[in-house]
Parts: sequence; structure tokens; C-alpha cells
Amino acid sequence: MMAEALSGSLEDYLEAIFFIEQQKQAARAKDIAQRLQVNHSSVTGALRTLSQKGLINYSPYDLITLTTKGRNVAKDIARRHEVLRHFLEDVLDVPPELAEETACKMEHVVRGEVLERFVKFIEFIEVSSRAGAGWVQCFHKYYSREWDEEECKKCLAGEKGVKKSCQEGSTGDHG
Amino acid sequence: MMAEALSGSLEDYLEAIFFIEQQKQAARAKDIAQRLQVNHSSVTGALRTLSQKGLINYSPYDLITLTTKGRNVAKDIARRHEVLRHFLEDVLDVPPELAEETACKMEHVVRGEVLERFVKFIEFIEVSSRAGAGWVQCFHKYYSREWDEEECKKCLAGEKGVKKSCQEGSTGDHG
DNA sequence: CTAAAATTTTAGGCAAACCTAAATATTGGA
DNA sequence: TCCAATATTTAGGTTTGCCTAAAATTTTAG
Repeated sequence: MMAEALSGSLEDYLEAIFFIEQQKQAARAKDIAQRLQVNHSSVTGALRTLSQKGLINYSPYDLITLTTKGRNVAKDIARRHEVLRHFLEDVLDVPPELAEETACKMEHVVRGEVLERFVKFIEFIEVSSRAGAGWVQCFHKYYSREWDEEECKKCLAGEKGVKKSCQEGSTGDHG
Repeated sequence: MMAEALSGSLEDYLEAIFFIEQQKQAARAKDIAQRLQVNHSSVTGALRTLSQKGLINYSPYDLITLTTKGRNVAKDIARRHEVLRHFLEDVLDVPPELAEETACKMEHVVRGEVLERFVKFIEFIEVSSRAGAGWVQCFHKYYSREWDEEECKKCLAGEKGVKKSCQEGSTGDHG
């Protein structure tokens, strides 16, 4: 009963349709081709396959919409993408464009149990930060070489005087 | 001069040869096929390609060794693999086999700048832990639902009394 | 040394994804 | 309405990476 896994490529098509559907009523081949930077004729083939798998409503020259099943699968893909992008960009402080690009590839290989670990990990970091450690900011300082081990050990251990220096100027000017 | 990127598949072959070379003097097609779970005839094709690219010493029926260039590339792949495996297994606490399997796929999409962020991030976590927070252990508690937000906020903020409870029984019995 | 066993390569195929070029269908404006 | 512009599909081809089966080579054991 469990549908067999989609290829990375088909996941990309489905995800693209999902986002285009959110902006317009329905997707058209042109939009998909543009978004994925592939030839129009490549789209046709992918649409046929997705249609066969019951993930989209499609017939030649027709508008393209997701089926209920397709929308669920697409949502899952989009969630993976978003979780990974968020981790890369806001925890590892990878520059936005690179984070986006990397998440795009990771989303096809990180699933299920591993993805949920990422989710919990991000949650945890956010709670930790709320707890007062300014933890992520400290990391951003760390790799950007503004790190003073003694000072930050204290910071991480919760001493008030130094904590501030780890929390200000956070978003990482890594140049 | 910069060699064009290898496909994920070819990276797998190169990495396999690297590990087999460490165990024996040289690799043979049989070993590679077994390690990668592919047919012998698939190996032949990959060897030809890697040879053409100057990454391995190879001629039909001969033993297989890495060239200097090939060894450098292979080391880089192996490093990516190891960094990611380490992160998944020891930070996210993903079960070893799944961590291994996932790292195997991630290694082909996480490179350069992003990989170095992972490296720094792991370093940072280790320093943080040394600083006394038992940070990773706290995370393992967190997702395994033994988490008490109030208690652990204090823990992360460095209060001595509660810190201990976050640090004991660490390695995550997440069942 | 030689025949059987093991190993490796070749030959031929298949499927996924992509491409270009050439139809075909749809749509909007005169 | 009908033509031109736009959009889409079909036809045919390439590359990558895998497979099976058969041939070729090397190794090993008697």
C-alpha cells in the first residue's frame, strides 16, 4: 500500500507544482520549466509519470493541479526542505542562497527519522537560547574567529557579565 | 584546471577503492562490487571512467590503485562522510546504521563551505560541553521526552544543582 | 602443465532524465 | 473568424548507471 519512493527529480517537480499552485490557481508546464530550469519537453514526461502515480491531475494541454495524495506528498517534501534550509541558514549560518541550494539537494536524502531529529534539534537550540545562553550567536562568533575561549566558556556557563558580548552582533558577518 | 565534479556514483567507487586500499595492498573489482553491492560488470565501467579522469591506475585485469590525485579526492570524500556521520550519530543521536546510510547520501550533496560549517559546529558543541553544560546530552534527553523544560532551562543556564540530571544517562535510549 | 575455478571484461539491454527540433494545440488580437 | 504568437507535446537522441549472459583472462590445484 505504501507508495514507492519518488526519485529526487520527481520530488522536485511535485514540490514546484505545490509552490506554483499556492501562487496561482493551477500550474502550467511553462511555470514548472522555468522554476526548475529544464526544457519544456522534460516537464511533459515528468507530468505523465506523476499523473500515472496518482499525484497530479493532468491530461495533455490541460492545467495541472495536485491530487489530495499528491498534495500530502508535496507538503512533506516542502517541510523537509524548510527544516533543512532553516537549520543550514539559521543554525549553521550558511549564506541564504547556498543554504537554499543545499537544502534542495539534502531534502531528497534526509527523511523520516533523521529529519525528525533535525526538527527536535532546532527546537532544542531555540529553547536553549531562550534559556539565556545566546547559544547560536555564540556559535556564529566561534567560527567567525571572534571567539575567545575563556570568555565564551563563561558565557556558556551562564555568567551575566560576559553573556552580553556573545549575544550582540549576531547574524554573522562572515567575510 | 579544476577537475569537474564527480557524480555521486563515481565518488562512491573512489571512496570504496580508498578503503579497500587501506585494508589490502590494492583493490580488485570483486571487492568493489561486493562493497557497493553492484554487479561486477558495473565496476568495470566505473573503473574505466575513473582511470580516464586520472584518479586511479588501472588497465584491464590489473590491480587497482589510486593515483596521488585520486587519493586526495578520495580523502576529501571520506572526510565529508566522516564529518556527517559523526554529526548525525553523536550530535543528533541517529542510530549508527541509519547515520551511516544517511551520511553516505549526504556526502554527495554537502561540500565545501557547508561542510566546514558542520565541522566548526561540531567543534563548538564539543567546546560548549567541555565548558560544563553537557549540552549534547541535554539534547538527547530533550527529544527522548525525558525533558522538563523548567529544569533544563536552569541546567542550560548553568545552575549547579540541576545540571547533573541533564548530564547523566546520556547516550539516548530513545524507544 | 593443464583443466577447473574464479575473476574480469564485453556485448547487448533497460530506465531515468535530460536535450533539440519539429509538430500540434491553444489563445488572444485584428 | 482567422492568423500569429504562445504553449505544449512528440520524435528522436544522449548520457549515466545499472543489469544479465556470455566470452575472455587469470589463478589455482592436482
